[in-house]
Amino acid sequence: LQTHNHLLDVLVKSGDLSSTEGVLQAMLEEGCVPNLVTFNILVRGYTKAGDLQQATLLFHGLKKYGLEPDVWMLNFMLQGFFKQGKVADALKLFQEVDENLPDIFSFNIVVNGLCRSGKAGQAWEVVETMKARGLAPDTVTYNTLISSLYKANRMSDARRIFQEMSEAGVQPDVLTCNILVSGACKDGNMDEAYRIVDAMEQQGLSPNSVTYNTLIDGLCKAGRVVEACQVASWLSTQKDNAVRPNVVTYNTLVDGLCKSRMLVDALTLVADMPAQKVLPDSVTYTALINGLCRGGELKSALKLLLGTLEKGYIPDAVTYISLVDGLCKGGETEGADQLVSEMEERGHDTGSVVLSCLVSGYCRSGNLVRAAEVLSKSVRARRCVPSWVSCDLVLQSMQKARMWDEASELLSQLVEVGYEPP
RNA sequence: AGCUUUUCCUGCACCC
Repeated sequence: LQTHNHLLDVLVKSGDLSSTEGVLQAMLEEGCVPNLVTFNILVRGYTKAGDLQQATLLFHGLKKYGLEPDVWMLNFMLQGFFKQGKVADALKLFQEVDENLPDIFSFNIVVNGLCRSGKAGQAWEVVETMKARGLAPDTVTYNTLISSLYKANRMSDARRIFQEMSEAGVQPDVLTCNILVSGACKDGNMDEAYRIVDAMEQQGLSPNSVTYNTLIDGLCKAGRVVEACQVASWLSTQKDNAVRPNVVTYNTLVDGLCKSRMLVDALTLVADMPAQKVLPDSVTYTALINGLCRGGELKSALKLLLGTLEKGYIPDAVTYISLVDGLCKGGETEGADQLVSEMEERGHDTGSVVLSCLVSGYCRSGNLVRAAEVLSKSVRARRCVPSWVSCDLVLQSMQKARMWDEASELLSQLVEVGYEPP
């Protein structure tokens, strides 16, 4: 049984759900009765793949095997719902189950899910519930809450909760400190960020690469790119692999250099990556492509993408979008159109982001007919719901150009998909 | 009993 469970876990972790059915069959044929762990592994697999229907079926189908869902399965389901943005489903399940079932993990998942979907108020209610049930918020709970407050720019609230955490005797860990560092950076307080890193070292909470990457990103965003590079080169003198520069470190610097218009340095840095045994990934390429486009080097950006394709690299949607946007902004709307077709051929979703790039590109170049065409084509194909902002843009541009008939025709199409004119 | 679950860092349009 353990062997089979382990096998299933490996399959699920490698994303190979289709093979799990065979393993399950084999188990049954061998007279090996699946237990809760078996089903938990499967449910986790389905939730990770976004197939919540299948997961729900398993969840409710357990009774056939004389089993009841346990906390583990509840937690997988909750996490799955939240990851898919199905907050209501998650909450429904959470309220349905026996009051004694949820554990600290369940609560932390719910708190995190609510925070991430912008429902901070409800998250706090859940924290109160957990306290009422005798479960004290732990380090993970506080890390979640503090991080979400910082992300919402609620700096003083974040500091207050950190204070509360200390008063409650809950020990901060490295993650807590990393969150505090990123908060200080976001607040523009780099001195404080440095102080926290120093304090970590003194308290035996060794900063890791996330800590330093956060600091480096903060420096870049504060316009202190040179200093950021200095921190990174100091890191590369370290023996400890836990702090040596990794791909995120490089990506952070590449983006920082690009945004500070230090394109040559960015390109040099990327060229040096393989020698440092760190390989560029799609984030690296996207940052560079954006930098090149903003610097008016459309040709080089396009070349870069083609070069990665030749190396067998498969660009992700964000990389494509960046180039599409760059081409649009540079007036190369035909090239952008072509690239979008290529994205489609490669099976990428060309969603509302691509659409708004194209639409604003065409509006900018005065080709309103084409802008409306692209917009209505994708609405009719129900490919995606366009962002209302780009709808406003086209309609307003059309009105300015006195294209009343075209505007009203487009408007009626957009209204059907839920658009409300301003 | 054991095996499976939660929180931290980097890239994209429009809006701000």
